[in-house]
Amino acid sequence: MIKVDTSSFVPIYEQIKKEFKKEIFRGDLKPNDPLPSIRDLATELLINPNTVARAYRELEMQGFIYTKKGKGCYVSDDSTQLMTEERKSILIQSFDEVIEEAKKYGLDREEIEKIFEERLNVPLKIMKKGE
Amino acid sequence: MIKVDTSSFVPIYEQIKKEFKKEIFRGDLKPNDPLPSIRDLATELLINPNTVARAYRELEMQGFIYTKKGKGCYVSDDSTQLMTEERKSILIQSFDEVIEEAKKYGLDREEIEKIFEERLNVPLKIMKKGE
DNA sequence: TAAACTGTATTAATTTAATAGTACAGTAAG
DNA sequence: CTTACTGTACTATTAAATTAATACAGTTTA
Repeated sequence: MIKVDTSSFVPIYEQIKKEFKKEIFRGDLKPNDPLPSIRDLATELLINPNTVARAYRELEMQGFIYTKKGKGCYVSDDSTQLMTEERKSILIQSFDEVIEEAKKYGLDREEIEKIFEERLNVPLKIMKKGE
Repeated sequence: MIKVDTSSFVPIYEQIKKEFKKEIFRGDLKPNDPLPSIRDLATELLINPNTVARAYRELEMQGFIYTKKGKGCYVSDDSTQLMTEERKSILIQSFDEVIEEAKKYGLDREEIEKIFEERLNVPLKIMKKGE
């Protein structure tokens, strides 16, 4: 289930794009699976349909989904391949950012490893299917 | 040297605040050290003085710096203590976010460790429970 | 005192994300 | 055909970050 954080600096449409890319990569969304309708998702997230429409429009421009006018939006056939290429760069960038941040705070490699292992061993929020 | 990313979704004044907090924690800025003048920093970063002024204003409200009108802004005496309290929560949050993101992409614990080591560019011996 | 710095304050304009409302066109089922 | 869905398009508006241009007050130095 898609979630957005309205208090984040990251625009909602960007959060929606990212959430669907994750679902596609995980396989929760497979090629030709339908996405929730723009109006349904907007209602569910308590946001404006225009915001969802923008996310879908940009996902289509990037090739992850395709649209059947009057029917809905669907995961494209080559979405998985696109994700394989994109995932690594996304994750690498995220990891690099946090490592860079830790270094800027004056931590050395060992301290960074220590805090990372510490956080990795903390059970995060358990996400169940369909949540 | 302070850097900002104008293409980031994070507001510039927030980036400036974070950069100075890092410098304070690292010790590059010590209590009673002067910060660059609002106009100087704005010129250097090619941004508006108002944006720098907002960052300084909020840093002062948080107690990290103090202001001498007509003279400049300076690192406060208890800034280091404030940072010690704040640093850990900031870093923990960053690490938790990237770990959660990786999990959402379907990576398990070992895969996350692998990519983290790779980015940290340091061989890391993985100790498993009971080993 | 005058000049050149400091931070502060204020008002206006711009940009972008997001909301709100409406209308239009394609699809499917009654 | 009618109804109820789909996505699309467009205009207007709000909110927030940012820019821009002043003006004011305190400090320092020549």
